[in-house]
Amino acid sequence: MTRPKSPVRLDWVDPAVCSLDYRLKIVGRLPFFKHLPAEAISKINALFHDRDVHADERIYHEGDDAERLYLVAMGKVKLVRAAASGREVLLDILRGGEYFGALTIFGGRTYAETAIAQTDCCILQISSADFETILSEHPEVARRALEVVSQRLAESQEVVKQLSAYTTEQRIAAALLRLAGKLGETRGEHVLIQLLFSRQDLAAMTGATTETVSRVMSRFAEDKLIKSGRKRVKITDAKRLKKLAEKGAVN
Amino acid sequence: MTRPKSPVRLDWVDPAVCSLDYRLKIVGRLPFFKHLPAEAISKINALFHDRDVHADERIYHEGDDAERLYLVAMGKVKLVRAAASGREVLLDILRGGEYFGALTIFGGRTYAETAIAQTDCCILQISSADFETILSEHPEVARRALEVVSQRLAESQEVVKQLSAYTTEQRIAAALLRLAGKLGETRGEHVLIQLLFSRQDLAAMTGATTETVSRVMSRFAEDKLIKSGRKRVKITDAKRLKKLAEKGAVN
DNA sequence: CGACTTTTTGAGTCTAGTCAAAACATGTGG
DNA sequence: CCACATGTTTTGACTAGACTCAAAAAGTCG
Repeated sequence: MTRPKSPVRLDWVDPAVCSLDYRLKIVGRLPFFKHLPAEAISKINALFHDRDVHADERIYHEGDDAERLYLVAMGKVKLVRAAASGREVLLDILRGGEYFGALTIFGGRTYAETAIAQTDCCILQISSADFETILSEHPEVARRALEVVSQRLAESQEVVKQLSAYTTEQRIAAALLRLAGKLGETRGEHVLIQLLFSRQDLAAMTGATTETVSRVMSRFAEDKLIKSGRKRVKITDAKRLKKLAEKGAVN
Repeated sequence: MTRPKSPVRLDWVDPAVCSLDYRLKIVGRLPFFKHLPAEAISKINALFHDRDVHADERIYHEGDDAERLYLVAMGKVKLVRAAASGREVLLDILRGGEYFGALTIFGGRTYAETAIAQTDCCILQISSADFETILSEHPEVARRALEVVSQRLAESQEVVKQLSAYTTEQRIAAALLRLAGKLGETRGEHVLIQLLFSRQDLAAMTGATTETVSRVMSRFAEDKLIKSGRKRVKITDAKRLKKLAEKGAVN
């Protein structure tokens, strides 16, 4: 079994520090707001409250009244839905700058998913009412939000396609590539995924079991597509992995 | 085998007629615009072009340049994505009043899915540029759109959950209930789904094969949950079907 | 070093897929 | 109105991929 002797250093995990100055900077860089003048941003900034959450802490639970919109300032947040069977489905992993929570305010009145901190993180929260005020004062924000949500919808539909039409092996390969695209850090030829995530998490992303994920990943490692250890993965041959994800075979 | 002798009359299928007056009425009732004053609506109406499409005609193809936004005026439109394997995944079936096409303009520059007329229909189309004009002049429209897209995202995520965590039987039951909710017509105790759709379509919605769908539906019919014939389905016991969809068993 | 969690491996089972063919429905033109 | 051509649905036999349960192995941390 190919296993790296020296685990990749993981001290790059974002510290959950969120000073006031820093916050202003972060809000100003958010996709929703970055086009706005500095003055507007500082006014908007005042409407947000920051909050540190520890890894594994639950931010809100599906079914709770959807009263706030959240933005990830630092760290990673995962969105999950629980199935009746007890199985947990991992819908998305968000990094700094992404929103979650009550954009559904308008439509649904409760959260449709559960948000959990995947790492220690700092999040910004705002009441639905205050966010509506921002939308009224800065109509462009709604348009940016529209882009972001549309994008996310397209991604979700891609996952639907994957789950409907591809083998577990392909889905796992695709999930690794997706994570690498979003959270990957290039290291020479390789791409290290900057996130601590277990076989369990990957199983919840791909609709498979931990055992199957483990078996498939061992196979990937044998084929020199990835190197992996406890809670971390490095992609060593993205090209062939991609081919496998799409065509179902390495050749 | 329980099979209805007299197939349900299907002459209720919308005629693809779309007069000018009628169009104004339709545009004014669309979720995007219905809150606007009559004057604004008539101006907006002028920016749309109507187009009749026949059943099975392709409106646009995934990968084409995303240059237009569409609204369904009459009839039903289905959105599909093709997998590399040749398998086709049915993402959604849209009815009158729903949008499709380039809300993704901003993000992606090509359509992520293929749109096909499921029945004869009349659709309204507008260029991205013109729609942007509307957004600028009527900022509320962006907010309505935000609701609509968020809602659709939540639904897509629900499908992801289904595909990840439920059996084919449960997914088929859920798909039938979803269709009934959206396109169903109550007939006494029963709900008739007002749409011609094959086992094939249902398979493409649930990530199953036509054969499996057929077997499962035969079982449903035996258990007196549904009655079905060629391209049509009537739900005769929604309550038990729902229980089955959620818990995996009728009891 | 233990205690704990995560990952791996193994053996047996079952769900849903594949391939092939029959049954059925629907519409057409003779 | 019947016989045929076409598309849809059903059924059957077989297979394989992924799940389950159980237990061992490997990391991690105090």
